[in-house]
Amino acid sequence: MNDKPDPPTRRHATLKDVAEACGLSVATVSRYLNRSIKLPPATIGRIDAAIAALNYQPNQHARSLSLGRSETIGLVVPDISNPYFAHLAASVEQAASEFGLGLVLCPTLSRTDREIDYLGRLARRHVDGLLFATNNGDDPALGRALQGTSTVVLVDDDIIGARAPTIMADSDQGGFLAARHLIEMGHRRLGYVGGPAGLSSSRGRLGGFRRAVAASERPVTIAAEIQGPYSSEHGRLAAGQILALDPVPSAVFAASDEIVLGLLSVFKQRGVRVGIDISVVAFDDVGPLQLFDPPLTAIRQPVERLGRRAVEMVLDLIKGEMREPVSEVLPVELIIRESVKPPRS
Amino acid sequence: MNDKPDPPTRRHATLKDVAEACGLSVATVSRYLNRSIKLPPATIGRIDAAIAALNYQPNQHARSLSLGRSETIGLVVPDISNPYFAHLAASVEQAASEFGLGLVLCPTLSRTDREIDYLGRLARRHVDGLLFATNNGDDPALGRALQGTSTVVLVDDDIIGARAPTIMADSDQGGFLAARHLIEMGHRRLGYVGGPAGLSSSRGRLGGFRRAVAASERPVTIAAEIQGPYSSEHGRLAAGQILALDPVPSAVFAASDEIVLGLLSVFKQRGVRVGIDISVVAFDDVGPLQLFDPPLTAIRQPVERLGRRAVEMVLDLIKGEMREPVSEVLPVELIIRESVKPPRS
DNA sequence: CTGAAAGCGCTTACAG
DNA sequence: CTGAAAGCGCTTACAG
Repeated sequence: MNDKPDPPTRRHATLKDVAEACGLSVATVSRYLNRSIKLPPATIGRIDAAIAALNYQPNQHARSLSLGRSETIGLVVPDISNPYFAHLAASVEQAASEFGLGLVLCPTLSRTDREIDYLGRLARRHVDGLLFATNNGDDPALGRALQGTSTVVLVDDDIIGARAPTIMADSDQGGFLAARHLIEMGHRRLGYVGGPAGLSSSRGRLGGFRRAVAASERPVTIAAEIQGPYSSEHGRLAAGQILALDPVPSAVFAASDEIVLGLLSVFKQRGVRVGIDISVVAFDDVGPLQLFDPPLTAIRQPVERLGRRAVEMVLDLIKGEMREPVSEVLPVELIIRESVKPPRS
Repeated sequence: MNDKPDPPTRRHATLKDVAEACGLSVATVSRYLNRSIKLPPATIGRIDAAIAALNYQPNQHARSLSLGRSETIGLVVPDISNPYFAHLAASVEQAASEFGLGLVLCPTLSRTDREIDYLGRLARRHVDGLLFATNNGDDPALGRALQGTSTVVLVDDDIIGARAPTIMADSDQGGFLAARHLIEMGHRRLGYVGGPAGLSSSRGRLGGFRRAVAASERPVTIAAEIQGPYSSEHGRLAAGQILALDPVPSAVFAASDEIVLGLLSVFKQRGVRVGIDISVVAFDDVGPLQLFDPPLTAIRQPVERLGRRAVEMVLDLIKGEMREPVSEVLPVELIIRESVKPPRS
């Protein structure tokens, strides 16, 4: 009888332990685990028993080192506490886990240096691919850093100078639907509060907005086009400018949830009643906009589909199945609630 | 002259390449990179130049395998698209990156099997430690799975049967402050809509709530104690039950942001005016509660501090500096806005 | 101070 | 079909 206890310091069973326990070589066990081999049922039973008995867990680092890949992707986002990116992260995670991919989150605080750092992480093979959402798409340094990469897909916005596949919502159509809705409801003097002038998502929303105004049979004017960061602070500032206009526009479009939050907080504090004194259309529609005062009409981004499709695209890239970078655009939707009413007077 | 081009297939420079390029051994370069050596300035210059020229990036998998640790921690959460956990993730990420730790996100959809899976990831040394937030703390299987682990800190809620350090908000105090505020505002008939009966966070909130009621000099009754998941769906169901009461309580406390969202949507659709027909206090205060109709009075959780402290604790654990599992409680705060008014009549 | 060498735990081409 | 062995790219105790 062999009563020698296992050395108590051994923390984790290795493949070697499993192989010894069932009288096989590590090669065979490894092949079995990677399904690249057929074994008699009896052997399978022995291996499974040994794995269970030793509570064997493969060491991912060893595996990744040997394989040269990690079966993990990264999601680069400006700020995970922003509901839009939080929802994007949730949908990406869901899709990634269905494909057996791990996900690591890479929040950048919108700092280009951190964004470039994460590209380095890709180079270091920490991850096999990157889903890249940024608000710095107009920074040439970022575009340059993207040049050398091959498994990056751009999500939600473009980066100038980057030749990478992209997946985004139809910003142009979103801007168009927003303006058309406002015009149909009788508004003739509109305010536009958008994102950064250099961003393609922002340009798209403004372009669509103008397009609907130009297409209107009635004379419609855009009383203000205020661009800035996709932030509530920018929304607050813009609200002040909008309210200082004479006359004040009867309706405003805010190009993101964050912006509309800022807008609303100033309106509220100044006693400007949404839907009565001023109509509002928002963009994104990931927050609880239906619970606001009044429930907010908004252009909804297809966040779920965006995340899933991004994962599929990066997988194609990793597998080398995408020859030329493709660019996909997903439709948006106008959700009518109660923040747009015909103008007074 | 040596004009031989580099083999074009070589994808990444390794430590060996760097060492060769500057006429040193890999050992020396490695030591330099890990700051465990002092080198003459000239040598440092040579190494740095070679690293830059070759664009050398250390391979993390090799490093982790060799070191036996990954300098990465995991954050296990039920749902990253829930603003509470999204904010928690943001604060954890911030703190982790300050300590030079990577963060991987582990969303569980509240499924115990996935939670246990992530514990396995820890065992596989994929991460050095885990920050664990769960709504399944009453599941004995989870408690059992936690037994074998040594570098897990429980965040935001307890797990029965687990002997792990914990960091949470003061739920009891939160429930107490909520009820006391309601009582001070003149309410005598209260509704309580809480989380799962088995969870310590939930029990704490209810306990504090009852304690304030018991401490009241005036007779106060809790007309309903409705427990269920921390979800908006549960909030919607509970709203129906609350409104079916006769008489309807003049005020209700909702033990999470999600629950209050559900409550509000039913109130809105039934024409029950918050602050007029019924007063409301929420819990968490991470969403844009100040923009709701009316702005919501709430107990605010110290999410930032929670995240940071959790990271510090797991680091202590990893470094072996925590002998006995400690348990910390962070204070909450009552944020008075406009959803609590004296009862009518 | 510096380097040659072993070792971390896998995978897989190569040989029997 | 199966195994011995090389290799992935690091770190570090050990020797000079």
